[in-house]
Amino acid sequence: MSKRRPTRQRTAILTVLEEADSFLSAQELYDALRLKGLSVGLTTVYRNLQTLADRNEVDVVRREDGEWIYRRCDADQHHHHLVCRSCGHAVELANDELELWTKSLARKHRFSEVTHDLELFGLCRECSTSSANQRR
Amino acid sequence: MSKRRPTRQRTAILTVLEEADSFLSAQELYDALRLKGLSVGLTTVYRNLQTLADRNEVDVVRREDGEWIYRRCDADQHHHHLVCRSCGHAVELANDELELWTKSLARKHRFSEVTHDLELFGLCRECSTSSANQRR
DNA sequence: GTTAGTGCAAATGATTTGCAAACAG
DNA sequence: CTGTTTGCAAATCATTTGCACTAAC
Repeated sequence: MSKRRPTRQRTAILTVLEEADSFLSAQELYDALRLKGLSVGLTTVYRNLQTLADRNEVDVVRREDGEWIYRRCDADQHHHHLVCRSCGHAVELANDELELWTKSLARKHRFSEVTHDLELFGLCRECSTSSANQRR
Repeated sequence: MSKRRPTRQRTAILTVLEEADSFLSAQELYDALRLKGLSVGLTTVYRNLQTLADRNEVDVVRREDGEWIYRRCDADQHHHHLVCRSCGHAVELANDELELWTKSLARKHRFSEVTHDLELFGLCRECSTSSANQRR
């Protein structure tokens, strides 16, 4: 594994990720950086997010429209999210039952290497009240 | 709602979908059609799949690599799948508990319009035995 | 100096759209 | 005829890659 060099760009990306408690897509992170006057190349944003994801330093989820969204994360356990499809705000969920259910199905149907992806999307209280704060 | 006209292309698409008991992407369906000598424009394949999906005549799932895959379906109830990531073979799953769990979480976290997507991917017995039959 | 990191421009690849020609009722 | 459907070519759009350049160590 190679060493990581703290560059201006990397620091900026981490800062914005720390501050945002919601999920952000690469493009949204890119925009957020420019707004802060911390412009970083889009390519760099993508590459850093990828690295962070590989190291499990961010949670990665695919939004309903297909875009990947990322969020700072420390928990190293497997877990799921309830994500606001408007503002990206998210709640972490644990569900052991689901894990067990998955395993028993895999056995029953003789499938191996079964992985599961479960993400819940909805509108958080804020967003269902105001129609402002729309992501797009 | 407009009427549907039975065209050569539409019939061919439905035929292949009926015969395949596995999930297929638009591109795979397109290839399958050519192999059968029933060439249909790729655009047409996409448009028909979209229409079928709108009418709930096919199940639509997003594969791990991001491609949408489709399969003929009659059940109109909400359900999930255990899909082989190699050959597309799938098993339908029902899980009322999951539905209930979703609802209770929505209430608890005050989210509205919560939808959930759960798809399990693995390797079916056939595919985990032989390394042939790989989708890609 | 080496090696990791950056960023522009160009490539990718699935999906969508414009539009004129072909077809079903 | 009249509204659908088709299919090519071109457009989209998030993401990736080639490559020359810059910055850590």
